[in-house]
Amino acid sequence: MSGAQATRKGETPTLEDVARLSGVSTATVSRCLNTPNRVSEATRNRVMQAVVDLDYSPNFGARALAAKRTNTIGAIIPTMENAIFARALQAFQEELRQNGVTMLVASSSYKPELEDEQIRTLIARGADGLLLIGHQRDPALYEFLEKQGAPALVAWVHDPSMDRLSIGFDNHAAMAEMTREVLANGHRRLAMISAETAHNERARERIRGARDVLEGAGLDSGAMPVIETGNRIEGGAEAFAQLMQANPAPTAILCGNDVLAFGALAKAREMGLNVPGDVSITGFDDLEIAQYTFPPLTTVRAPHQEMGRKAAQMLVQMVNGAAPDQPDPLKTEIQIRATLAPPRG
Amino acid sequence: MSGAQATRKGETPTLEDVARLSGVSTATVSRCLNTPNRVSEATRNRVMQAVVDLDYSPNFGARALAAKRTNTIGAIIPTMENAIFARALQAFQEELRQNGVTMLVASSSYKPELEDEQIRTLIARGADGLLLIGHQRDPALYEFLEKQGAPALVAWVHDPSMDRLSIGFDNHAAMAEMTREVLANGHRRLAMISAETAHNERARERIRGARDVLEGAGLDSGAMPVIETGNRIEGGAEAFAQLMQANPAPTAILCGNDVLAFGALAKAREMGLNVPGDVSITGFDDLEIAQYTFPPLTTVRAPHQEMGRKAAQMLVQMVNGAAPDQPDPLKTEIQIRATLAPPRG
DNA sequence: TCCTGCAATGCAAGCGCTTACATTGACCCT
DNA sequence: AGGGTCAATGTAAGCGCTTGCATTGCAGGA
Repeated sequence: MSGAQATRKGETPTLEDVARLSGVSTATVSRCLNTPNRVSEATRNRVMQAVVDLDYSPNFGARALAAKRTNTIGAIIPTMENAIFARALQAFQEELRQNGVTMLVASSSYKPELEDEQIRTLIARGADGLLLIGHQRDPALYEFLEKQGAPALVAWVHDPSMDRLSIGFDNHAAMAEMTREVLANGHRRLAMISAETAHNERARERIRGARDVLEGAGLDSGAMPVIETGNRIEGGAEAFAQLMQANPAPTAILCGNDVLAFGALAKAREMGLNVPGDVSITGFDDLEIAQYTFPPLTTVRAPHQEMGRKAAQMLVQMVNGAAPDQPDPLKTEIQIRATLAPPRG
Repeated sequence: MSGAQATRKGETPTLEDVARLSGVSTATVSRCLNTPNRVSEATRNRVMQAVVDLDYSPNFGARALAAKRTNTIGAIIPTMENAIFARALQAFQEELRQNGVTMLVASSSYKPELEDEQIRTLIARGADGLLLIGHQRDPALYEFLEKQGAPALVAWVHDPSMDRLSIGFDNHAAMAEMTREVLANGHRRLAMISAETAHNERARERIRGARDVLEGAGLDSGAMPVIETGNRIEGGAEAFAQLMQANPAPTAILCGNDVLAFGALAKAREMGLNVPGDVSITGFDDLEIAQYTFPPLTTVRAPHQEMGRKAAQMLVQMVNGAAPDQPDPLKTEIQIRATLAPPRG
């Protein structure tokens, strides 16, 4: 407080330096930065010039401490490694950015304990709110978030029976629709490759969607084998090989997502099986790649980007104290391409 | 400061609450949390119990303000949408986490202005250090970072001629090696599909690597057509179609990355061209998918995960004031699979 | 016994910002 | 001219934590 010089050399400038250089109080500088319209234009210009001259950038910690918010929102996704979440995350990030908020990301590798830790870490790091995938987690976590006053939004699901806010689509209905399509093609021996269901309600819902349709059609849903595997191409490939060993082999394989379907497709080719001639394969997600496989993949289009964008908008409202309405479920749509056709004979 | 109660209801507990409950000063509580071995065991236990009882979690802003560091590191990547960066990012995040630091992510969509903004934003958000992709950017940004005292590490490149610290591989050498391999197969009419080079030295280096080898072999490198396109499967597909219109058509297409190669492969099939019979195709990156294309893609394996992990380690050292040595370039390795074979005839 | 050294702890000064409240003064009415 | 209004600005009190320095008390040495 002693020096009269504009800026102490070698240290990053503070609000006070800007104030001194532009001849106003720190309060005015702060207002220029946060509520510019509460400052006269002349003053504002002078201050902004000083900001530029000093290359001033506000201290985050001080700001967070004083304002009690960080303009930061966290997202915890199962993995960054495949495009399933990446696409939504990218949209989420872009939308947040437009609203002046920064994204903190962590991935849980589908492990609940890790997710637990990540949630606490992100909150401790000052996230104003959190984006989570799926409802299912220890209730203590929700209590923790509530206690911290950090709003959380759940994505990737739409389940009207939960009262927690969520943005997503109806996994059950989407897979049911695809299953109906498969049955309409005349298939009766189905099998399914699913992501691991242990902590993953989306995967479970998709399986349930398929089963419900089979039963509705008078088929024995218990007769549909389901193999669970990690969300990797290789997992899909191995599961496919295993499923096709059955005798009689299934004529159609429903995959819980495109990554798995891609593996199945590759394996079919390797096994010399023609798709869809010998066996039909369907996916879920409609990643960019789905149109470029051979043959192009029949799949369910999931509105990832819309979901990411909408999630950002809702979360921004939520951290601002608003309570958005529970949105309508996002629409999924079957993309008919070439891996689904009536069974031979 | 007036209340004598242990905690004011409904508000998140502070260090002071913990201190009061455990009968010590705030300084001691702080030490328990940050330098536990400077506190006697009895005291520490008592304090820790209070922390648990109150479910205390330190205020991030206050901590950052007082300690002048956030234990947060930012990463700015061109895009999250494809697996190229996702894989490295995932490894980066995991390694950071092990070191108790959190990751802030932003993506620039390959746009320098956006990247500029993101860099400033992340720094303003308190990132202690930054991971950047490639050296090329406005020098003013480097000055800015220096002034802010925020170390930056550049990844995805290894260029001994730059003195800035970087962790990566030699893009030029890697593509040169692949090109040699292609020539060794007997190809003489090559073409290339590249990512956009405007702000992307990696892409330029890869092109240069190919050209240098052609010239070294006495071929006219100017005769190798190069099409630049966005990093999307579709871009690769379109570029391929265009390249194959030449007469005579190239017998081998080098792709700047696997995403592009995947598009080329799909297009070849669509055009009824046999790979590698009619035309050879090579990729770069060795994404998981490369082994599952048909035929499996011959590509350059880039050590993404190792790079991400190493980057995290170096950056942690850097924000701790250490100056790690410029590491050796990471090794790339050609993965010979099935899309490269001698040309017909 | 007195002194020294050291481990354990407390005291209190910030860290850089936001914001409630106070102050100033220009402008417009009556 | 006096008074009221309101926009613009200043004053200063924190926000919750870390940390340099001061204090305390006990063990061990002379």
